[in-house]
Amino acid sequence: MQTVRNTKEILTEAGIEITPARTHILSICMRSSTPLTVEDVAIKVGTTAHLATIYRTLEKLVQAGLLERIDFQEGKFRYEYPHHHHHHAVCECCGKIEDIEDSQTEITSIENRVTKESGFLVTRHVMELFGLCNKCQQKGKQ
Amino acid sequence: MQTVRNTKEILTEAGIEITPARTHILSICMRSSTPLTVEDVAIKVGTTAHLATIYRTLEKLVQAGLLERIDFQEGKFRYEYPHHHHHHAVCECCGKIEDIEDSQTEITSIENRVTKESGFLVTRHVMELFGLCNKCQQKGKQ
DNA sequence: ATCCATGCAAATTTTTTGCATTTGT
DNA sequence: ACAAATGCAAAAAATTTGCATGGAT
Repeated sequence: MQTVRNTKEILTEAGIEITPARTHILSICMRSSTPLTVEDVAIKVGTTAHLATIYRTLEKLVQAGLLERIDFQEGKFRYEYPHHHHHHAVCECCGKIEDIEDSQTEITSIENRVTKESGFLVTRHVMELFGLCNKCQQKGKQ
Repeated sequence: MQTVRNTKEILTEAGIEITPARTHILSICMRSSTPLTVEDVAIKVGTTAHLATIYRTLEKLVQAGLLERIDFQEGKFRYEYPHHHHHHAVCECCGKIEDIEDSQTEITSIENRVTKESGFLVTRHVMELFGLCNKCQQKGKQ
């Protein structure tokens, strides 16, 4: 599949070694429509790679800027390939995760204000929305 | 001190039992200017309360709406008494945490857009900024 | 008196690390 | 060949849980 070919190019461009574990794990993350936990990845990887390797590989890919480590306040991390920068809306009822387009206008406005006020230089931000998805709101009304 | 008196009223208003551990831990969080880790709290609590009790108490206080559990991607949680809703700017160099006033305008604008587009009802949000504080930027220039 | 909170110990979950071996370039 | 990645096992760190006891209303 095309993803696999791409992963090697991507790893090369990022300047890190190409290994089966890396192409495999990167590919898994690239094809997932939701951010994955380490356990999610481990299940998809199967016996191909050891759990410790999965941790080290994910960490390496984050350092290389190929994955983002995000947190939904679950007590563990999730990893996501940033096809494009965006945010998430997490349903606190069913756990569904919806992608939210990044609000350049609003966030940039906030970042600029922070820099102006305290001199803090913002290099990245995290924004997660929590609430109820459409379906769960309907359920509640019954 | 006044905080102690207040904590009892606050616990009563929240409808949960008043206990030494709760007043103590709530008081600690109320007086801290930065969000505390469980370990931070444990150190301040000393031998007064068991570690398991601290976990249970913090969880209880969050459920009661008296504390907020926040996450700076450190692999553990921090707890904060929300004197008022605000955000944080975390320096990735020295770890300093600055408070950022909540940007009602911008965030509300984002939340409204999300609700309009996908019907997701936002009940709360998390936004953390990461980057370099003023001091660390100076260091870098040397 | 009754229900809830706490202490204690133990277990679970998540993540990290040392070291020998294998693999990529 | 040499540096870096992996497997394995073991440990560390963070959090949770069962159960008996103590405390709050």
